[in-house]
Amino acid sequence: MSKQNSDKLSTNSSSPGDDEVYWWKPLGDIELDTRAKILFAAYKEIHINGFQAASLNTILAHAGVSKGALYHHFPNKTELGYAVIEEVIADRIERSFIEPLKYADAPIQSLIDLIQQAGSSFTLKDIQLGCPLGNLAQEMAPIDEGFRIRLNRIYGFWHTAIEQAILKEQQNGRIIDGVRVDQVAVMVVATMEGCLTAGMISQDLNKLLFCGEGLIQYLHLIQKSQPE
Amino acid sequence: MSKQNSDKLSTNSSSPGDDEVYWWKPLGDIELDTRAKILFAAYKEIHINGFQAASLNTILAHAGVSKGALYHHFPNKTELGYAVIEEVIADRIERSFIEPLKYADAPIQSLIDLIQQAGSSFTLKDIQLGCPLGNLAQEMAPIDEGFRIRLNRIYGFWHTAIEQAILKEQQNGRIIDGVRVDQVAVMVVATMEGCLTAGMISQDLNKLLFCGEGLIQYLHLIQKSQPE
DNA sequence: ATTGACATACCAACTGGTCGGTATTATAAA
DNA sequence: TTTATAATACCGACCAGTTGGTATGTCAAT
Repeated sequence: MSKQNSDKLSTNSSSPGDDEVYWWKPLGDIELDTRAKILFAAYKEIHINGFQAASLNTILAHAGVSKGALYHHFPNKTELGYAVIEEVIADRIERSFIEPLKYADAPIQSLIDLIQQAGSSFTLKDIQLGCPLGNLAQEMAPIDEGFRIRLNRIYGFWHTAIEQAILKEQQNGRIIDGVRVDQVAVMVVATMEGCLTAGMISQDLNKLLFCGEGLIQYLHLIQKSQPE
Repeated sequence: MSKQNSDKLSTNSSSPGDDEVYWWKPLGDIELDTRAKILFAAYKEIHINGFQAASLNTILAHAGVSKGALYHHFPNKTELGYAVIEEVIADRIERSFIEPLKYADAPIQSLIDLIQQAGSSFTLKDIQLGCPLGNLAQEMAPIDEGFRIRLNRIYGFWHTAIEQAILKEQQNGRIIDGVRVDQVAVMVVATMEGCLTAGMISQDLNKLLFCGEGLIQYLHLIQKSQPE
């Protein structure tokens, strides 16, 4: 199976925009510098194979740079992994799930929109690899404290963003009694990632949508007298 | 870090009941046969390091058998992984989360008990490794169809078990309108696993408990006129 | 002349997997 | 009951390939 994978990856790296459409592309046509190329290729490899199974040679081949370049910019594989978390993954979570919530007038509705939009815009290929954050967390948190801390930091940002959103609604008296905002925040993130896993494992977008609707229903239920 | 790990594992395998208390032990003092020894050691290694990073040599050393024994019982590493799913993981999920729900009179309350009990009985060490099912799903579903199918089958059983539980309550008129039982089932499983991840990544049992309480609250909310 | 930014060749360690051989057990003929 | 045969269970040295990592060299810019 690793052969299968390497086949998929090692298509001549000189043809940049071929059929690998499901991969996140750097915005615009900016020519990335060497460091960014490595970082991005590493992000992809790690997202597909996980950190431990990610091959430096594959990353290098895909980035189109040499091993010397890698070890010029990063002291070792682990630090490369850390950099991917801090510079690539954190940025993506921030942009996709935190920023949109920050200055919303109707935070919960924004959150629901976010979930709905994410759910409906996903294609099968999108969900096949799962969440980069969640995957890495599962794999690396138990065996490397450096990974755990960095990943936990991102979760922290995500939690507080949602917590603030719910809190704002609560302060406006739109939340039923007996609801702890921090509790809701943790659960919402947990459920979102769980939904992705459900979609991924079943390769069924409906499962993902189901799950998302369940979460949205919950968000409706904790609001006062909201019509379905 | 792989050294760190191998250190943890390669304590002389001749001392069976030492400080590795957080590992699931075979029931009673039954002497396992070779195949079972391998299967169990593989389960542990995979749970800690994931499948791809799991070393056969480590598994063998820990099981106290030779490589010949392994390849006598299993054709290759992949098939060993399949066997771990079908014979170890499936069994554990079945026993822990499906069986207790099957003939309950008050299914939702049983479900809530299950969640509460799981949440409160866990120690930090328990959650450090995350869910064996979820971890494997994240890692292997995208890159090996055999894994995906087998893992998805287990999720299927889990989902229907919960679905049946909610359905029974619905038929007794105890569920509010606008609730789809299949939807709830998928979401509950997703959230449970997400909660575990939240606890694992933060190494904070409170996060796990928070998350669980959120889920329980949801289960209360979809029931008719339930206090709290 | 020195430094930064790479490239190339190479290394020991480890990977999953194979293979010839052996001890143990089951079967069955004498 | 003893003995011959065959199958199973298991061992451990060995293999080719890959891993992360390093040492040395090149070359343009300062």
